[in-house]
Order: sequence, then structure tokens, then C-alpha cells
Amino acid sequence: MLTSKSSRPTPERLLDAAEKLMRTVGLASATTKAIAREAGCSEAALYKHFANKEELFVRVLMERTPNAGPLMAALQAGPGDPGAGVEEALADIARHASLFYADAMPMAASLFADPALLTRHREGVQQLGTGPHVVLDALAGRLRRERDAGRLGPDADPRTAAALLLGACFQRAFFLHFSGAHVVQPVEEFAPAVARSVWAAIR
Amino acid sequence: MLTSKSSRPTPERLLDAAEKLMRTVGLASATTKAIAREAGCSEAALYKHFANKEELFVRVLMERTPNAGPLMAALQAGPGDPGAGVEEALADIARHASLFYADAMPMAASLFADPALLTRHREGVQQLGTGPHVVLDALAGRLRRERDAGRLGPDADPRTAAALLLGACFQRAFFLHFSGAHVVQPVEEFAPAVARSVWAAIR
DNA sequence: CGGGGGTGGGTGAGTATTCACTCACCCCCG
DNA sequence: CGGGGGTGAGTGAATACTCACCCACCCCCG
Repeated sequence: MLTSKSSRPTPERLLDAAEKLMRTVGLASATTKAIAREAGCSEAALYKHFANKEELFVRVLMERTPNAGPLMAALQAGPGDPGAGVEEALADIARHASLFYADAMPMAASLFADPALLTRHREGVQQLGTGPHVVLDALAGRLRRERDAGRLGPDADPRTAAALLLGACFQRAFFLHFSGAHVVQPVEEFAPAVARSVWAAIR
Repeated sequence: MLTSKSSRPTPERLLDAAEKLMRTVGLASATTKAIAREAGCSEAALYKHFANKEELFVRVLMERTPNAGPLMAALQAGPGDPGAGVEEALADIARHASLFYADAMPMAASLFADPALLTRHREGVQQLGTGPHVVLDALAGRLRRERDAGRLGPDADPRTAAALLLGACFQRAFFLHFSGAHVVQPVEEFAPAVARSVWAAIR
């Protein structure tokens, strides 16, 4: 019974619960009582493991951020592989970026409701040298390398191209949550279209 | 003294106050008491003019949305004017879009903290047949007309190009508020760069 | 023409509820 | 038996919202 779900340590369950509530009912309704109930423990237990509610949220944002791994992997792979075309790689990146942003959007946007929490999170994040812009930097760097390897036009603008591709995916994720799935194209047709147009801009 | 500031009707002052607080201290701290104090009236007066706090917020979001006028004007102007190049028009659109999104971002993103409020707002907005996607539709339509007039390449993808340009401006606005001004390019260099790359993709 | 009374807008002082957070206490494992 | 992890029952503060009341204004009727 080592793997029974109740064996999962309480702090983890609290982080899980907080994340789940932030995604579903929203930051405003993610109260300490609701989080404790969702985690299956008492409110007082929360304060045995976290100094206060804000610390819990900050740790959720730092540790339970949607998994950027696949996206970063898609960003780093590629340039050494001359078999795959750049456009296909861009489509793959657009696919991963669309999924990642769709995942991250609700929690990230929630922070705008509480500027104090946003500031705390920003400080923690920039002390770690990370942040949402690393994705953009990674794609820009990747494109710069592609250009230097002669696979892009010599006057291509890697940073701007990266901003275009990721920005389109980002805004699509926003529409998805803000207006509903019916106003956005499905990823399977969106990602290749985006890749095609960006590729046309830099080849 | 008809134009004295206290002559501004109370409901307007409440809407002003609510908007200001949403922008500055955030939706979470925009309490009825704070709004009333900011508007210079009592809390009870708020309930003479609005059924509840949510109705006040919804009306702020519907009526005090950042002015999309200049952006929509920049989007509609142009195709009849053969003197101006498409790229310059795109740069102008990118400039206006960057400003508009930077203005709208805090209030729009705040909604993610309260999904119930988001749903109410979505319903109100789509009953009016509007929404954030109209900007994208307008630019896509504009580009389609340019293409049909032969000023773009015949296989240009207007909808995707619009998503790229506006998405880049949208994400820039997000970075601006989320991470600070130091991680984004100034508009004066960002807008032309975006326009140049998009133009390269569709010409 | 004067005054009685409805009315829209405003207020101060509440109310019930909910919030984040605390405390005294307990259980059980090493 | 000591202490980390857990709890039930609070605490004061803050929240959204209400209530009784007020006042200036206007309309209309005697």
C-alpha cells in the first residue's frame, strides 16, 4: 500500500489541491478552507507546512507551473538534424507551444487580479533567472542558429519571427479560455498554418 | 459651475472608480468599500445604482473597455489609398494594437481569477456579437481584401498573418505587465520589425 | 400660491457571513 | 516519552449587502 493515494505527503496534496482550485474555481475562490478540504486535511494543517496562503500560491506557481519540458525539448532539438525541414520543426514547436500556453494561461492570468502576488512571483522568478520570456529567447536563439547555418534567408529576423510564432499561439490560448473553443482553430490546422507563414517570412 | 467635477453623475463616478481600482490594486482588492471611497460616495449609494458588485464589474468591462477606436480605425483605413504601402500600414496597426492590448491586458486578465465573472462577461459580450476576436477578424478581412486587390502574394494566408501580427503585440503586452518594461522592445522598434516580418510572409 | 406628499438619490449604522490565521490539545511513532 | 504532524474550535477583521432614515426637489391640489 505504499502507493496508495493517501500515502502522498500532505504538503504535496496541498499544492495539488491549490493548483486544481486555481484552475477550476479561480484564484478568488481558492480559499484556505476550500484548499484544505480538497487536500483532505484540516485548515490548520495547511499552516503547519506553509507560512501563509501567499507562500502556498507562490510555491504552486513556481513548482507546479505547467510542464514546459516538451516545448523546450522541441525547441532545442532539430538544428543538428538536417533531415527534418525547418517548417516541420516550426509546426511541431507551434503545437507544443499551443498546448503549453493553453495549460499555463488560467494560472498566469489569475495573477493580474492580485498585483501584490504578481510582484512576489515576479521577484521569485527573476531571482531564478527564468520567466515566460525564456521560451521566446530559446526559439529566437534556435532560429539564429538556423540562420547562421544557412538554412534561413540571410536577412531573416529571428527574434521577431519567434515573437510572431509564439505570440500567435499565446493569443490563441487566451481566446480559447476567454471566449471558448468555438472561436479558435483546432491545433492540428492552426500549428501548420502558423509554421507555414513564419517559414515564408524567414526563408 | 455646471462643469464642476462633482456634477459628474454618481453611477459614472462609480464606474470610473471601479475601473481605476481594477487597474491599480487589482480585482481582488477592488472591494465595494474601496470603490465607494474612491468615487466619493457611500457604499449604500453603490447599491442604489447597481444590483450588486458583479453587475458593476460587468458594466465596467462592457462600457469602459480600453478604447479600441484608434486600432479599428487603423484597421479599416488603407486599402483604398494606393499611395501608402502595405508594410507601413501594418506597422501602424502593430503600433495601435500594442497600445490597445497593453491597456486592456490588466482588466481582461483579471477575469481569469473569477471564472463566474468571466462567464457573465462572455455571455454579455457574445450577445452583443463582439469580443476580442473582432480585431483579428477585422485585420484578416483587411488582408484578404489587400490580397484580392493583388497587393499581396496570391497564396498569402490572411487569417494566419493577422494572428501572427496581433498575437505578437498581445504577448508583448502580457510580458510588459507580467515581467516589466525591461523585457520588451520599445514599440517604436517592435512595431516596424513585426510589420516587416509579416509583410515578408505575405507579399 | 402655499404646502403636503411622493420620489430619486444619499447616508450611517448595522448584519450575517466568510476570510486568513491561531491555539490548546492529541495521537502515534521512534 | 518527546515531538512532528494533525485537529476542532475558535478569533478578529473584512466582506457584500441591507435597513431605517433623511433631504432636496417637484408636482399638484385646495
